[in-house]
Amino acid sequence: MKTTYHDCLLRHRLFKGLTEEEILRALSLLEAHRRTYAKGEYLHRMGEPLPSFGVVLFGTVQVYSDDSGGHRMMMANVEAGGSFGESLAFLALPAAPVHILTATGCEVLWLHTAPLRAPSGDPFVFRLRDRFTAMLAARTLEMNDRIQILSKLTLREKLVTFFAEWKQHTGKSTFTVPFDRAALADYLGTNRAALSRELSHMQAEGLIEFYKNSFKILG
Amino acid sequence: MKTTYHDCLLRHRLFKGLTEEEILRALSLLEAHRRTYAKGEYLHRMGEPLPSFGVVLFGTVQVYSDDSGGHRMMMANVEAGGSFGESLAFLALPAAPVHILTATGCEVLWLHTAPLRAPSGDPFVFRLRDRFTAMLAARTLEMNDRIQILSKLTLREKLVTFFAEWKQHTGKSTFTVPFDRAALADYLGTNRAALSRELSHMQAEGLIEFYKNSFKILG
DNA sequence: AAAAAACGGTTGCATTTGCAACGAAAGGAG
DNA sequence: CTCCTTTCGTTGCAAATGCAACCGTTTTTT
Repeated sequence: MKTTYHDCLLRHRLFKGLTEEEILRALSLLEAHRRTYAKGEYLHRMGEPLPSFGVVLFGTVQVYSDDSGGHRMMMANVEAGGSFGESLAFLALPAAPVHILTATGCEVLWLHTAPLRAPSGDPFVFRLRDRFTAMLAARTLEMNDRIQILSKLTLREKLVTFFAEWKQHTGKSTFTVPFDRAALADYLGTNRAALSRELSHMQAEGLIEFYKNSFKILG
Repeated sequence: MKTTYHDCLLRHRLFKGLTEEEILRALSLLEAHRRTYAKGEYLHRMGEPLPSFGVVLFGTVQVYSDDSGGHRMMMANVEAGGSFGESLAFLALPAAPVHILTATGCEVLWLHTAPLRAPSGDPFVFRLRDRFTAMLAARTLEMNDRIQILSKLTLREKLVTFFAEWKQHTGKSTFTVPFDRAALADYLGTNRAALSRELSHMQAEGLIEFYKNSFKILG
């Protein structure tokens, strides 16, 4: 359990490459506190302020938004090693526009951003703040990738773009995505049945092979 | 001209509320330099590093991305008072994944991010850095809004969501959007003709009224 | 081990919408 | 003023796809 804890933090952009002492110092500085949640439990409800952001140490957390029509939509699927709510916490919005809840049993490390905003001459604070900013910058680039996919007019184009990005990102032609079919359909902004249909077509055309959530890009 | 210059900066999130002296100090700190561009001129080419980000003082700048199929897509439309390339500049990527070029004659203020990353005890640097980070955080929330729109399965839902966001954002039922029809279709991830068709239907149903780029939400 | 739930592929059908083409209206340039 | 370009609405048609329903398989629960 202690191991999992460290692995996840070491993987996270905010802490990667820091020494053990530095990580402990960062956790203290950001007033870290851990908490365990059951499956389906709410971490946060829409309309309330989000005082800190979370790093998922174990399990899967999902961020949902309710639109004007009352329809619920998944905005993010956060697995162990990922984080959520950084922007909302940093901006200290009085009413966050999302629900956050667990998809499985989870362990979450909550971190405060206020210590990063308070003026300080401490170079370590400066460094952490630099990492935090870089994390937000990287996030906007990821979101750009998704926008690029969602902007495609046909499902085939969306899939081709999605696979091209994964191929480029991992450097391999074979990879396993962290989505089941329904989640992948959500991510691509389409319908699950239509997605299955198109994947089958692409396999029949010899463009890809897949088994469950593992895909192989051919040619 | 001097006036335009100041208005744009005062409107921008990075400088809003600063005194004149503070703004001048910020510009000096970020090694600001202005440049004028003709219509259609490239500010930056894909594959090259982007050493600084830009604030548009006059005109319109557009950010494009070429996908794997060589198809060009607009990622952002930046009017006077807006900015672009913050994330790319801050991360100092060796190869930016976008083209940046002017849609009209433009004046752009280029700002460096390196001074924000260098450790410093200067509280003003800290403050500017705070504003920069807040800007990125706000940007991710804006992008979330767009993702929410693009994820809708039908054009009608996209438009309803789009209008709801504008209504909420401006607090009014009548507003003028900074898109012509083609750009709006791009933004919504649909086809221009289909967009015109759906807008006409919504007007016929008494849901909206519109004239050019001005829309009135009814009921 | 049995029962229940979740997941994924398939298919028929109705709707949506991308596409291409056309024409009218508006705006700019000479 | 006239010509040229841009913008926008309209429409017919074909293609894409959302949707619902069904069933076999896998996974989880009891």
